[in-house]
Amino acid sequence: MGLVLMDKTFNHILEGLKENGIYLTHQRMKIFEYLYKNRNHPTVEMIYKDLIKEMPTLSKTTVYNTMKILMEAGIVKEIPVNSNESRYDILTEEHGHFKCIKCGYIYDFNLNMESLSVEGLDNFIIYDKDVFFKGICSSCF
Amino acid sequence: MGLVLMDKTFNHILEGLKENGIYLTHQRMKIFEYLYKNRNHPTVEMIYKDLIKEMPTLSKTTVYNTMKILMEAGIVKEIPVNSNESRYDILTEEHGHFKCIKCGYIYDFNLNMESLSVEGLDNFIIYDKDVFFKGICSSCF
DNA sequence: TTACAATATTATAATAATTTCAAATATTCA
DNA sequence: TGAATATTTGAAATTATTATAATATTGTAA
Ligand SMILES: [Mn+2]
Ligand SMILES: [Mn+2]
Ligand SMILES: [Zn+2]
Ligand SMILES: [Zn+2]
Repeated sequence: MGLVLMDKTFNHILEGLKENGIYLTHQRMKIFEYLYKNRNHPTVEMIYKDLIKEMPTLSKTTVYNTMKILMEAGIVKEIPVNSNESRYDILTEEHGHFKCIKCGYIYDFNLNMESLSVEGLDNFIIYDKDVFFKGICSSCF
Repeated sequence: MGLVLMDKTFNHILEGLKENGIYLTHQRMKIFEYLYKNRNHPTVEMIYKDLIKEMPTLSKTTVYNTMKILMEAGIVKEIPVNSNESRYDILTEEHGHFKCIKCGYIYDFNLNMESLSVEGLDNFIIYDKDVFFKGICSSCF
């Protein structure tokens, strides 16, 4: 659990999955490849629509199952941007998300989470931190 | 007839809604009262389940519609914590949210958004900022 | 107060995302 | 290879949300 993606290559990650007892099926590798190549915070629908071109028998259920597997393996996370549709992100360095309300695109941006001063969480165990901004991107402005 | 008076702020907000051409129906006032009293980031379901006790003909659609109205009026916002169900928060001072993965409760915590150092958002217009943590709360630890 | 137009509420049906399920298929490993 | 095990698939079920149309309420002006 808890693979670190940052300094690992594509093949190293697949390797790690295998070592964690996760079968490297054709579908899973293709889905992971999609996430690895397209850093666009896709929905299940987006992944499915793209991959069905090469894998005509692909089932949406498999995409859902694989996302779950990859989240459990700690290499993908769901990002809290939509309340009506899940969006996924491959785990890399800490970063924030900005959603443009005009074009809908979800941008990554750099931040230093340590710099944020918070209070009232004494004796709370924090597993995950997310920063999410909304507004209008520079292209749409 | 009518709602029990609570305090100035509560009535001021209702007043403001009326001035903005929003009808103050019995349902809307009760739903707003629920949000005002229970700062628990409720789902539509939670609001509905609670209010149907006093208003047996209440429709879930009305709760949905009212949440939309209140968001448009800028006194309620949807908070990004769930991808499968919307949760709402009455707009107050800036604060962060912490969701306990054991009990599911969503806590408020204080933060200073200005302290967070970000980069890469030049020429982006930011309308809204959210900070969301996940982990185990002090009660569940 | 009453009348009336504007707007809201309701129940129901429709839609959309996700989950569940069981059968078919694929993979592992002896 | 073949049995055991795990995955994929498509269909059905579930859940959250939105659309529709008949009915009811609200705010206002006579
Ligand atoms: Mn990202
Ligand atoms: Mn809050
Ligand atoms: Zn944009
Ligand atoms: Zn807890």
